[in-house]
Amino acid sequence: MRYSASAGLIRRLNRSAILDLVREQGPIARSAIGRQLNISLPTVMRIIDDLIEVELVKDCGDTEASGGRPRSLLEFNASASAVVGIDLGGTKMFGTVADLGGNVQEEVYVSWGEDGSNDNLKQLYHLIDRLLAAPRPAGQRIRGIGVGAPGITRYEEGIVSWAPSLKWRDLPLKRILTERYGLPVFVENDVNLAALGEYGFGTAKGAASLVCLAIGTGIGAGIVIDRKIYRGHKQSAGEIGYLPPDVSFLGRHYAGFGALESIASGTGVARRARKLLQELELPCQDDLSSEDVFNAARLGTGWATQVVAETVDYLSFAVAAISALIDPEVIVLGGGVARSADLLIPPMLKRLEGVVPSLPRLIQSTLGFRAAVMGAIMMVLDATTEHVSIERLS
Amino acid sequence: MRYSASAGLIRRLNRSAILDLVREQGPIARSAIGRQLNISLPTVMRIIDDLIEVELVKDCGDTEASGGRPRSLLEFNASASAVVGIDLGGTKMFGTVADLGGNVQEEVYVSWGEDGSNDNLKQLYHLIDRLLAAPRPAGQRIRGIGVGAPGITRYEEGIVSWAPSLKWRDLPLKRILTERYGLPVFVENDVNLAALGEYGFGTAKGAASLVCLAIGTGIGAGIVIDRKIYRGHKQSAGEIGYLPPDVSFLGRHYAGFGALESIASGTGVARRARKLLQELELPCQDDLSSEDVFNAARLGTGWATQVVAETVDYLSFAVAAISALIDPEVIVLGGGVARSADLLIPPMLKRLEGVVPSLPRLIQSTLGFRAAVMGAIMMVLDATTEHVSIERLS
DNA sequence: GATACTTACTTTCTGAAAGAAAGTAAGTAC
DNA sequence: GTACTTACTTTCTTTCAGAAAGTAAGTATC
Repeated sequence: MRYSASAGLIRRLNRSAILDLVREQGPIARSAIGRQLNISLPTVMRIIDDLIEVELVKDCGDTEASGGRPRSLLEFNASASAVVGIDLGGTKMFGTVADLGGNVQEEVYVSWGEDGSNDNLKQLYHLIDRLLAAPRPAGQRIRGIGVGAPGITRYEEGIVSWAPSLKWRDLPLKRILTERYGLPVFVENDVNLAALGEYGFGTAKGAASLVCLAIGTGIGAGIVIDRKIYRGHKQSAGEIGYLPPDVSFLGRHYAGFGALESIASGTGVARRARKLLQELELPCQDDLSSEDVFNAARLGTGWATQVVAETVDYLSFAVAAISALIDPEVIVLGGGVARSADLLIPPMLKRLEGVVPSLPRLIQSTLGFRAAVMGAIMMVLDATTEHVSIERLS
Repeated sequence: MRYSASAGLIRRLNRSAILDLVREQGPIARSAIGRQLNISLPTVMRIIDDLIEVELVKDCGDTEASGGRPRSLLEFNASASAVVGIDLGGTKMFGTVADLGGNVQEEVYVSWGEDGSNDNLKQLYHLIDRLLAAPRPAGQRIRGIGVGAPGITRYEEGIVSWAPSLKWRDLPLKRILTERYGLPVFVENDVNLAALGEYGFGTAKGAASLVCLAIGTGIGAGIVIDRKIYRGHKQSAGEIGYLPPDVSFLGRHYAGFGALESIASGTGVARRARKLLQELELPCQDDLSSEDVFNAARLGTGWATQVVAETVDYLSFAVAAISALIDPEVIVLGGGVARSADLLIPPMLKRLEGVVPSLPRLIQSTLGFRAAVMGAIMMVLDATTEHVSIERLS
């Protein structure tokens, strides 16, 4: 898209840059902001006044001696407003109310159908109602609702195009929730949202580029480049679950579930384990989970070790593909399976050494199942502050 | 990187947008520019005056009746300046002088060592000298030199970090050539440059996102997103030659030549063909090339058909990886092997159907071996006009 | 062929923002 | 207590974009 610009843009540009700086490096003095961003002090002043007015920044009272007049320090006013973050999963819904600093104030976890209903939307209303009913610090307002949905979403329009597990197709979720709650609503793919959460609040906070490899029921990757979610031309960038693990997987149709994820996701790990147990004629529970497999491997159980070794191979393969094609600064392992990252990352690094020209930092998510709701905070913050940045000065 | 902005930026932003529009859609009237870009007419006027002054745009004299005062039409002044484009390959050097519209005025093709020298830099000087000595239309000036190098480059610094085939390591090519020729010089990876060429002058001109899969001596992918080369964190995005074709390729070291490219590049195709011929105990020339293999396959020769079918598999695999991870609008097949795209694309599409959630348009390069020098034009144009765009209005 | 209408520029003036420069505040060093 | 240093503040200028009104140069209609 080609955009033109007029005076207002430049203000938004500087406002965005200053807000980011205060958020990431605060407490910080006006003079330091000007120096770091190369913005004149009068401009910093005007923008800070504005940001204080809208309660995004506050004077934290402290000062810092510097041989002259002490600097008065400013910090991000995280607690002045909150975001409702919703992570819709295949089997459950998870929602939080958290302030802009990522401090969770209320947290609700519900399995689909727990209330006996099978109307997904109604259950979602109920979840949001509960979250909004929770007590909040005096004067704190809700900035908006951010929803992560498992499937293909269109951010601009706020539509869930296709979410098989919820049986939603072309659902205008943004419009529906905005009408019901009178709050700004933003809808994004769950894995993209998790990646944004990792960018904003995870160990890889502020990475120039980051891929969040989420391994749970399926496998997906969320891509954040230059602080922005990269969605691809048809909203399907990062659909690494569909990567064929080798050429023999070509020439077939994968509907709803991709080639790689049928093997290396949590579901895939469990399935492979059950199959191996049968082959070995060992007893096997019907509801054996990937977690069980990793636990067994931790105890050194032979069959489990073998399944984990294969999983390491397939995940290494995924990481190699991400590195070779996207070359991000960091790859974060998230999703349920990442809880066993201690069993995965060291052998993966070994398998990957020398395979790709540059291997990114590979780390385990510290946000865990909260990654997406943390991403919701970033999303709502950026959208409601009209975050802008410049693309290039080549 | 975080940039701040002041008044001048806004002018550059609008100037870039207007120049792009005139270049892509010209001849076009001032009023139409204003309408399309949402810029007021006075501003369009001022910027157009400026662009005419620096000879980037010209009044093409024509007018168009519209029921009122006829519009006077403007077009990109392609012939007013030229770019020296250099494509350094593993076995040869290719250079052109072309105007900003991509019209080639002089073209030189040299194999390394043709002059008996083995000083690569000296041979490059010689090539550029020859290009600069070629006659040019009166009044046409050279805007700059754009060089594509086979290896890892750092655009900002203009350094070739590592180009094994040229034995260059950390060569400050930009500085060297600027000093020698007194012209602006820009250095980029050859495949990235080819992708930019496809973006600017190929069939996929102006695509929102484009990956150029170059299959020659090796395999590499150049990525252009929103008109900009995507380089990755360590300049190794698109190094798809290192993608392991399956998990059995993990755990080994690939120095200088990746796993996939050892099989599916031009070199790889020839090697596989020779091996198969030996196995079949058929006669085999030592210098059998991939081109020979494709020609044999065209005649229906059994062994060649088999080698091509395998190649289709591996390239489909590469395309699947690109689609699943990057989801570009278009994938362009380039490099020497793409001359045989007619044998490759239809079966690849068949192999890929249903494998990835969204398959991009897959086309053959029409620029062929000129893609990189065309990219040099775009690179020099963008750099010397200080092209800027806005990243996001989320 | 004169009048009305339409569209495309042009000119003039206003307003938004950033920045330079000079002024003021509030400390430390001696 | 004086000099110096650093951090804001105020005032004024410059750079741009855009609104509005004016002019140019056609077509449509009678």
